[in-house]
Amino acid sequence: MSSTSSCLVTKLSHYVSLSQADCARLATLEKAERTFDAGHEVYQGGDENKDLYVVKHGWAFSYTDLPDGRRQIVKIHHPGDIIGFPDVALKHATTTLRTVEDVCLCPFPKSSLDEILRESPKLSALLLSIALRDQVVLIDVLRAMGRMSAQERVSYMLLDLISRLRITNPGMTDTIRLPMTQSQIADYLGLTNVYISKTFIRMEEDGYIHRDQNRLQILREDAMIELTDFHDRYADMDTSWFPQD
Amino acid sequence: MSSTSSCLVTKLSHYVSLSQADCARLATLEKAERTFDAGHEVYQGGDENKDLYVVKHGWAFSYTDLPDGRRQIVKIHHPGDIIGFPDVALKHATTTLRTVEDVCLCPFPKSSLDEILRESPKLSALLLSIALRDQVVLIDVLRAMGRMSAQERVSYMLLDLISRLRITNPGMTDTIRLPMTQSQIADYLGLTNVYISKTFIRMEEDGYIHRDQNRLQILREDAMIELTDFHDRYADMDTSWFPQD
DNA sequence: ACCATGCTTCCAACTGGATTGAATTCCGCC
DNA sequence: GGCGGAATTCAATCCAGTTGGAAGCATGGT
Repeated sequence: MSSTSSCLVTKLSHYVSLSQADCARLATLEKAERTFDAGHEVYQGGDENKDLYVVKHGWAFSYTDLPDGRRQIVKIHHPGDIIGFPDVALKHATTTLRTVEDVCLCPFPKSSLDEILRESPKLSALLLSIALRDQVVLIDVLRAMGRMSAQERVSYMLLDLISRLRITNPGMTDTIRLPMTQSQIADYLGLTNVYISKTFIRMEEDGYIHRDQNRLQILREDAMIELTDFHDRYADMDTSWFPQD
Repeated sequence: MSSTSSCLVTKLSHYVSLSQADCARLATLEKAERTFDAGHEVYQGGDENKDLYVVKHGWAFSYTDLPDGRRQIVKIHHPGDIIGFPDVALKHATTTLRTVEDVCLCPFPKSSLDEILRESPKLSALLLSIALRDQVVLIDVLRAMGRMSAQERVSYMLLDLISRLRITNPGMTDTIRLPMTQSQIADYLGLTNVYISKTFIRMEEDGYIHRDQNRLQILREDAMIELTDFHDRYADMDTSWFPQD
């Protein structure tokens, strides 16, 4: 991540070559920046949502609570991600945003999208594609939650994480830093912290993974792909139908 | 549904007033039409996806299977819906489409989107908003699957269905036609047909619903909204930031 | 060095929903 | 009106994951 090219540009130009003008348009989105401590709540579900955020560094996640306290983490955000995109369709934020660790975010007003849609059909197509691709990913998560066992869900989550991280870090091997607590993982996968613990231990015994501090090594990626019928939705998008500039 | 205004136009102009030109653009999407028998498989996951479909009448659903046969229904389609939208981002269809009953669909090539993005910023914004709104809905489903009991999930599903149907049928009261089998409902909610049966019976005993043939009356909508902390994502979209024509 | 705090692991009892198979009802169709 | 296949219901049993509590481990702050 050099200082001249932002995470966002890195991520987006992975899919399609962007004109100078489009790069400039994106760069303005990352002008401002704010930092937050670990565990900080950036905004709450129900707040009026005027801003989107680009993640510069650090992990964060969006979640919703049921009135009785049950919690569902809905999306884990990494550097280069756009946070709050789905809420653009509505007047109020539907989820709460919390940082996992110390984080740097670049807020930009949702009205910036207006300009993009008016001036750059190509960037519009890319934004639309990303929104649609994220739907496919949510559908994959849904499938995992609806029909998979605990071990399958954990495997799916790890495969998904590593696929996403590989886009912005092409040098990545089989080891990821996993700064989330087991309770957070449980809230993401619809399980309990106790059972996540048990499942991790079993997977380590069975040689699927190896853990050391908060680093996690995936030892049998192929077996896990087979187990979960995993498809990488990040590597290949179809940009063939995009309007040319 | 008069012959001059399509379901799609009805649905979309619920959110924003469309110019003549935009209406015409949408109308061309519904030029062709094909009918399918109940239970027919229209396309399969993995197929190359060149077409999208607008539903003219009848219900259908999209689903994925795991290799061992477990099934997850991912989305239920009603008249006016655009089918296959998420797959636009990818080269191949990620789900299989099956009809619930006799259905009439209007196929149109995904390259039609190119024209919309180039020529109508407003329609582009609307398509983007719908994609994003659908993400929010998927997130709601995810929350239900991850953290809700069987009865809560069934309640959520019924509330979601009736909210969606009310958009195109403003005259709707508290009774809906539910042509899906209990096995299909189970595959949608991540449960089993047996437990769906039991849950329906309990909910009828407890006075939440009343069933008669395949018609279902919602007796205590408020209680069910409270139970599931339900939010209608269909009634209010934020169109304030849209580009004007 | 010490405590405070938050995370992970362990244990044992419990339960919501799964599973299986058989019985029944429903419904379209000849 | 009666037949056949699908959908639903019923009953018995089982199990993956929950619950709550307590014990171990890190980590950092003072």
